[in-house]
Amino acid sequence: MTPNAHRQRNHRSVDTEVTILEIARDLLAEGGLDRLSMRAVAQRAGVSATAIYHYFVNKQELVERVVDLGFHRFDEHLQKSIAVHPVGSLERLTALGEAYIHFALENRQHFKVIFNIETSNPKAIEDLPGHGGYNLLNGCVRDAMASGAIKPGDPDLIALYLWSLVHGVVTLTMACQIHGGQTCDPATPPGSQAELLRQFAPFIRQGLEAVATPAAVPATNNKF
Amino acid sequence: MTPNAHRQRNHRSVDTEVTILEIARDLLAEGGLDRLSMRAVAQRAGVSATAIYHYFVNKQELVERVVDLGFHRFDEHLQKSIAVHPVGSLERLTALGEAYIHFALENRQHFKVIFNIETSNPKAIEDLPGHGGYNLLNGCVRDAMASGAIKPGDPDLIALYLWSLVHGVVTLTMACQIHGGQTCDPATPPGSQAELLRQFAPFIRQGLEAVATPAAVPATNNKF
DNA sequence: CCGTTAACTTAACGCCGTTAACCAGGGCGC
DNA sequence: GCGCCCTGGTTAACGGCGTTAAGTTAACGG
Repeated sequence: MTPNAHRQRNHRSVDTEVTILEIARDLLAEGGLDRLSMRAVAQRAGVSATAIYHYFVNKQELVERVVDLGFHRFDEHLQKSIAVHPVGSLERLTALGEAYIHFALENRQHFKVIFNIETSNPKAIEDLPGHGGYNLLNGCVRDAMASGAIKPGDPDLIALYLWSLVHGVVTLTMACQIHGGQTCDPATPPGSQAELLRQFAPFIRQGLEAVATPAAVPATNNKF
Repeated sequence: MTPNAHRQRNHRSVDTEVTILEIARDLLAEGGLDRLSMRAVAQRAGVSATAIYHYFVNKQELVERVVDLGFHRFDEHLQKSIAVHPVGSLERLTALGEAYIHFALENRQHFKVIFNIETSNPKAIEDLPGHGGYNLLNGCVRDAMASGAIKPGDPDLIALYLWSLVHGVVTLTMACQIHGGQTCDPATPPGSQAELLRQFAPFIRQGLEAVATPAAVPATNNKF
C-alpha cells in the first residue's frame, strides 16, 4: 500500500502481485496444490478471487511462478552447501547430494510441484532455473574428474547417474517411508535420508561387482 | 454383521463394482487423477454418480482400489521379466531394473498414483502389494550375492541403492525429459530410459572412484 | 476536463466431491 | 400371502473449485 514508488506511469501495484505470490507460496508449503486455491489466496490477500486474474492468466501460471521462485531458492541452497568444500573434492559432491535431499524433504510440497508431479507438461531440463540443480552437479562432477577424484568418463552421464540416485532417494522417501537400515518411524527425521546416501557411498565409489574368487559363497537361491 | 455375508448373496452388485473399478482404471490411465472424477466414472458406467458410493466410501477409496490393481499388474510384470534369466545372475537384476522403467513409462498415470505423489499419506512399504517390487529386487540381490556376482554386504542396503537409482531415473524422466547421451526429442521413446540404465551399468559395477595415479589429469576447475 | 486504463468488484457458469432423502424390488420370517 | 428390510439405485442439493463477463472506481496523460 505504501505509495512511495511514484513517477510510474502505470499505477499497477507490484506490491499486490508480490503479495499474491508469497501467499501462494505459503499455501503451497502448508498443504500442497489442494490448499493453494485462487479463492484461498484471494481471501488471505484481502482481495476478491478474480483480482488475481489481473496478474496471472490462470492458476497454472500462478503455480509456475511460485515454482520458479522455489527453484531459485533451491539453487541457492545447493550453491551455499557446496561453497565450503574444495573444488574437485568428493566431499563437495557428497555435500551437494545431501543438500539436495535436505532441501527436498524440508520443502516437500514445493519440491513435489517443482519436479512436476501431476502437471503433466514436463519442462525441458534446459528451461529450469539452474537446470534443476543439474548444472551445479555437472560442474562438481567435471571438477572431481579433473582433479582425479573420480574416474575419467562422460561427465554428463555420471552426473545423470548421481542425480538419478539422489532424486530416487527423495522420491522414494516421499512415496513410502524407507527405513535406512534401522529407523522405521513415520516421523522420518530430516537427516536420516542423507545418512542413507552416506551409506550408499561405498557402492558409488567402488561399485557392486565382486572383484575376485566368485566361487567362495554357496548359492542359496531363495526365490522371493 | 460381516459385510461379506450380503456380498455373497447378492450377485449383480459385484459386476457393477468391477465395472466401476475398470472404468476408473481406464480413466486414470487416460488423463490422470483429473480425468478420474466420480461423475465421469458414473457416466461411463451408465449409472448416477452417487451410485458409486454404494461400493466405495469416497473417491480416495476408489483410487486406492485402482492403485491396488495397478500394483498387482506391476508385480506380475516384474516377475515375468526376470523369469527367463538365471537366478543369481546380474542379467536378472538388470532385467528387473529395465522392467521397472518400462512399466513405469508405459503406465505413467498409474505409476504416478501408485507411488503416492500427492496423496500425502504415504503408505508403509510393507503395505504395498509385493512391497512395490522391493521384495523381488531384494531376492535378486540376495541371489546375486550368494552366487558371487556381487560383493558381499547388506542386501537390504544394496537393494535400496538400486531401487533408488532406477526409481530416480523414472521420476526424473517424468519430471523433465532427460537426454540419455544424445536423444533429446520430447517424444521420449520407451526404451531409451532402459538404455540409460544400461549406460549406468559400469558405474554400478565398478563405481566412480579413481583407482590409481590420480595426478595424471590436470585440473581445469570450471566453476559452473 | 475528459478519455483511457489499471485495479478491482460482484454475479454467474459449469465442473467437482459428497450428503440427504427417497424409491423399486427381491428375499425373508411369519 | 403380507409386511419388512436391505440392496441398489435415483434425484436434488450443498459448498467449493477455476474461470469468465460485465461493471465500478480512481489515477493518470493529454
